Amino acid sequence: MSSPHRSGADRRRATEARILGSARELFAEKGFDRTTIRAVATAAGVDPALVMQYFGSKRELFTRVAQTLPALPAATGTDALVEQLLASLGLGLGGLPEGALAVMRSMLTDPAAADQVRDTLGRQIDTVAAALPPAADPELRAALAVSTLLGVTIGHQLLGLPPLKDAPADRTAALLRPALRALAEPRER
Amino acid sequence: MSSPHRSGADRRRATEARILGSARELFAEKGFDRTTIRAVATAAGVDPALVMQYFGSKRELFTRVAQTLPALPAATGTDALVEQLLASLGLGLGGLPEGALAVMRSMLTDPAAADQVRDTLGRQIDTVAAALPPAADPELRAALAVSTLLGVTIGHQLLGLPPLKDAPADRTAALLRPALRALAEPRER
DNA sequence: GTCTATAACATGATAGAC
DNA sequence: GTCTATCATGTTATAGAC
Repeated sequence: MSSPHRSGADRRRATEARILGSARELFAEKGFDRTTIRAVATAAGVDPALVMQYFGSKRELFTRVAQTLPALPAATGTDALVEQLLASLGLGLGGLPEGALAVMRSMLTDPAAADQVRDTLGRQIDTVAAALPPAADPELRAALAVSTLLGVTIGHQLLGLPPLKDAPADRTAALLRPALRALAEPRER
Repeated sequence: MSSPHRSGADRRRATEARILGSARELFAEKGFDRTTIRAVATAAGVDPALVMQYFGSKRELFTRVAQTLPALPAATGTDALVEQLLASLGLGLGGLPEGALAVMRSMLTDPAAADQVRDTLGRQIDTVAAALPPAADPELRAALAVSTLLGVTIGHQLLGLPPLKDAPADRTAALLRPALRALAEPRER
């Protein structure tokens, strides 16, 4: 813009973005512990010290990369709610941002990531519970619905379970729909 | 028994068992990477070198601790199958052996643990798919059922999601039953 | 047989030359 | 501003004293 020599700040922002990209990829693939500053730097084609210079610490770099899982907007009515849940699963089946994958990958071994996931899923559960038709134990129902989607997302994206990995997303959604409806509806059998 | 001096071999087996116990606990709580031989030794009240002497390497110690998740026996008929699945979840809600928790805790960041889980869940999926009433995509249905239980187990045991953590196991099972039936039955809605 | 001492290595972080 | 060199630490694993 008005800067006398544009290459300075522009270059900085460009390499910073390149570092963030490599970090996203590695954190998502290997988790927090097994991702090293050195590996990030090599992947980005820069010096390890530069990564520290830019982001201060490995933890801060992870924080910059970590994105909260997309929150579901409130929906009213069982049908709309179930479709909302399935849509959010659609994200979990390929469209999930890499930053969210990084947090999920690390959530079982890194307490900070676990806190973030607990927080995000807790919010989702509250949202779903509030949108559920009146019945016993709405929070527990909501928690089970969210946990179901969590399990499917893990099986698909993080573990690569054979039958899930290759199934088309709309087929998965179609099979899951009645199960989510059963969780949402009061009837028990 | 017929050993001339019993304190030798007996003591060895006793401390070996104590080390295995501490290792189980720590691996289950912190995962493979964050569990150190030193911490295991301290918890067991022995010298770190002794742990190496007995088990050879950290990986071998983990292998000794790691137990495959309990496999479900084959069941025929939707009802029996669903009850079987719920029973295996009952395990996932408190009765899971610590060795299985250790593998699950590490499965997202340690490739060896991931392989073991993929293998075990793959077998479970095949078993369930074979027991399912004839319908389209039995493997995918089975994979979704198993992933659901996986998600609930993770939410309960590994993440400690507030509403799941405190819910009584039979209540959880009752709410989950219709959802699993919906996955098992051919009808889509 | 058990443990002290240490080797051999990788990591996150820092200081200072260019 | 960028990178070379290094520090301090923590890890698994080993060798040798007691």
